[in-house]
Amino acid sequence: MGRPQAFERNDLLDKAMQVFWDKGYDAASIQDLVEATGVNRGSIYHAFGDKAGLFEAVIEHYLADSAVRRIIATAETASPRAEIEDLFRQAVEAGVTVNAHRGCLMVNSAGEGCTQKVADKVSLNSRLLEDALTRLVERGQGNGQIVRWRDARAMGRFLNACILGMSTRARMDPDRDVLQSIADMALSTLD
Amino acid sequence: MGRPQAFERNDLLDKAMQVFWDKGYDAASIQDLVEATGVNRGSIYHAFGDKAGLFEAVIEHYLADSAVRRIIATAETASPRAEIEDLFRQAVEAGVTVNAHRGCLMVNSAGEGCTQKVADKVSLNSRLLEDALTRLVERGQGNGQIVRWRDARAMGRFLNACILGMSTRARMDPDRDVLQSIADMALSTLD
DNA sequence: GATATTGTTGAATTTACGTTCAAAAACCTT
DNA sequence: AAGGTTTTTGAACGTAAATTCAACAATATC
Repeated sequence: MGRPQAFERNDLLDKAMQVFWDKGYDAASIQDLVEATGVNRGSIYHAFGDKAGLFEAVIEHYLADSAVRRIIATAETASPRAEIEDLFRQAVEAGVTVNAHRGCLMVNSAGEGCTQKVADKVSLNSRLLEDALTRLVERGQGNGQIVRWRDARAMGRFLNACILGMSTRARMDPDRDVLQSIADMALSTLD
Repeated sequence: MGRPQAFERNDLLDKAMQVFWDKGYDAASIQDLVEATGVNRGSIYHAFGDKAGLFEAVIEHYLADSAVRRIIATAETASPRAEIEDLFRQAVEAGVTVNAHRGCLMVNSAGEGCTQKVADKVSLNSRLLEDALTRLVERGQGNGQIVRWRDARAMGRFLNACILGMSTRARMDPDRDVLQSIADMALSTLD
């Protein structure tokens, strides 16, 4: 019972995400968020507590259907080589979409002046991605899709670092060919 | 003529750099900078115009004696393989120094809410590093230190991206072994 | 030593930000 | 329709931030 929410939570999170993504956590003001979402300040505070709470919800919303989450979820079942290659394809794609020059929200938030809770969440996710990549490499080595002589854990760390590097590089200069050649190079270590 | 400056410019920039590095541009307040440098607010404004001006000076100061600058300067003369390996050694070291969890000031500043002028400077430097790495690879391919079948430009881009990735990774979790294994992996593409 | 010039000082100004609040509104239950 | 509950609204609050300023101080020139 009680008065129903006038806004759709996912809509609000989508729009807030754009703001945080464009400006970063600190530089994004409540006023920016109010204008972008069309939701009253008070309502935002009522729903999310404070700015940090909203940001945490945004991060969660972002992760929910991210490529990273899919990788983590399917590490045991997907075709290893194809899955890794697809992740890099998506990293290239993410770098050159219309809203470029923004990198990956996760990577951007990794060290910025945001909540410890967010930093932990980002760290955790990065570790999970690394684990998933490691597992995929192991499985790929098992079925012959990936060269056997390299250490799987080292490969997982390396591939993760490449994704991070591509994201940062894309943020400075979102050029498809550049990102593609970096991805190809990283993937060539699988052979 | 006129009254001489009571502070040493380089001292101020060193101390201000620590603040920006720790907190990021937005979160670093003038008060923080005043306390860290011991220089009066008015004097700072007199010398640097505003916060953005100070930050630009800090970035310039940081770049002046950075490993990146050395690479750029010596790309034509240094031993290619050794120089590249040294850069990665330094990237590992930078990631795990006592003041860890801070990444690279350049990389951190790449997309944060700072001046366009700073963003451009960072972009330019990244491109110069990429060019220098590319040139080193070319020279290394020439003298047999680096495998010939890979494209030098692609290698330059790739190595640059690896450095960026290592910096970001170090910011989340400054672990020497992890960084070292990433560096080894990246360097193994030279063989 | 007077004057011009530049640097310093610490308080004052102004602006913008995150957050709160009391009143009103919309829904549910009985 | 009355009471209870949750959300909305728009203004207001308090604070912290960046920046400015007028008076004062230290040097160089003549």
